Amino acid sequence: MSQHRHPGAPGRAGAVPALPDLPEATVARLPEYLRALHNLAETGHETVSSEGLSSAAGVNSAKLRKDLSHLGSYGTRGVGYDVALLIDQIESVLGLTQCRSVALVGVGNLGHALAGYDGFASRGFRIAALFDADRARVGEVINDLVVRHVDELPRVAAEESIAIGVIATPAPAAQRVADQLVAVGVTSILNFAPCVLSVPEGVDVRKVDLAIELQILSFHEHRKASLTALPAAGAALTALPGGLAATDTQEAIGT
Amino acid sequence: MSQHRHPGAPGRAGAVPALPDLPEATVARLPEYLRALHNLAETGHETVSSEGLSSAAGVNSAKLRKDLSHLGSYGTRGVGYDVALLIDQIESVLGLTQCRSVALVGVGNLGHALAGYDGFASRGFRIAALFDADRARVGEVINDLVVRHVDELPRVAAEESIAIGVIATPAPAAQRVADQLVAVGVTSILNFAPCVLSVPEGVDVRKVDLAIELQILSFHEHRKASLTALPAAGAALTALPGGLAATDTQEAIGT
DNA sequence: CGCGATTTGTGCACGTCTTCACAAGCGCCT
DNA sequence: AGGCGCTTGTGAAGACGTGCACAAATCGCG
Repeated sequence: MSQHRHPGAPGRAGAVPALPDLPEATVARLPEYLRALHNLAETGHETVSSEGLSSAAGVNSAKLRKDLSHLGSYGTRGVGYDVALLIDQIESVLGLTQCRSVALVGVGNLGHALAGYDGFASRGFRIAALFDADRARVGEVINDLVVRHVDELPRVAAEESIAIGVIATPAPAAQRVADQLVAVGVTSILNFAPCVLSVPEGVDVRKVDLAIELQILSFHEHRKASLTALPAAGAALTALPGGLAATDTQEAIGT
Repeated sequence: MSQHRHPGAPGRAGAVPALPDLPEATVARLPEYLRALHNLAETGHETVSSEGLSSAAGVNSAKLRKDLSHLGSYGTRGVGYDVALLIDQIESVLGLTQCRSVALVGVGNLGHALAGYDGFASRGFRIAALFDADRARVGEVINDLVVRHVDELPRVAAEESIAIGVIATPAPAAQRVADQLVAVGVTSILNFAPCVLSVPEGVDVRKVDLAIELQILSFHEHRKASLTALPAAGAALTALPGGLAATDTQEAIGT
């Protein structure tokens, strides 16, 4: 939504890593491909076809090929993609070649879990600092990291060169924390608090709301229940009395 | 993706609650509207304009109006929407009028946090049971709920009428758990494990991968860095030397 | 050396989502 | 009662994403 692009700089990047200006939908799928590729690499596969990789990532094979073609990918026709090469390509595009430092603010229930989540480290992210506004929590050690007061953010950010801020505070505190993060130069924020953040232009915010996901599931559940409950729908089609009820949506994924 | 609709039953639902067959994108936003509406209700607002609600939910006002119009909403021109009425409408559409029971499988780091997350209960979800495959964890009490072994799932599901399953296990165990959930009749699954699940038709799966969100942010961070690093871009535009560097994407939200 | 099997990369058509812009409707004030 | 300002609801256009289907390319084998 609202992608302001520099109108004056069309594609001419010269010898630089080449930023192909990927579609947002493609970017959102690349990490999934990457995960599937790592799995394949661990199981000893040297190459993989678009069919194989797409099914491992849970997408259409044509979509996968188009996604990879956007980053000028190196597949060989008749063979497939070189797994190791593709991993490098995608990691390079996603900027995962350098380890990025993450600051986590809010070590409540969720923050605790995030601080201990090993999925971050394995993808090249390093949780560099933990913060909380509650003095009672300051000093606590989680996963070898000591929780500091959020007022220390400027000082610590200067030392650690924080790239990404994660907000896991209650909703009322989130905007204030976001402002503080922006103030110390953070331009990417992952927000777990159930509220919208207003940030200046140039700052990216992604929101994850666990309750929202459940509510979306609830809707589909509700719809499925109503459909199976209605006995008379398309009278012309109802020939078989048996398993017809469940013939419906196969909704999947969606990040 | 892949929405198979009943071709023979077009909209004629008669006097039933009326399932308007909402666009998926709209469904994904309704919970956000709902949250904003609850905020407004608590601060004493009786009515709200599309402009007010849309900014509180972080979306375009036209988009909001179209979303609400899809569910045949009752706004009054010149005035706005009745907050209480709209809350009822949306909750009804999302199927939140009945409290849905959730089974949570995997009480590791993340599962612990989810079990204690109060955002679920406040949105009408009840965590009805906790499961884990690790015998060492069985018996532990979290938030007044005792952790049971995953083999007990069939028996407990029969008692509690589970509507939604949440998978918070390591990736290798996720598919097995999904199969077990499906076997006991669960048709909606929220998957936190970093892997794709294969489920039979009629079962909805939504995936949340925290690491993926970070990688998407990493991409944008990477792109911003490359842009600002390039000194010569749109030469015509570079008049002010000051804060121009960050003039760029305002990417937001996206669930 | 050529041929066929296989797989990538992509043009094209289609569906979905977004956004603008404006007519229709409602309440309030005079 | 009438007019005026405000807000909703929606038609239409455009952007975006998806998936089919096929040509181009590559490898292996006879």
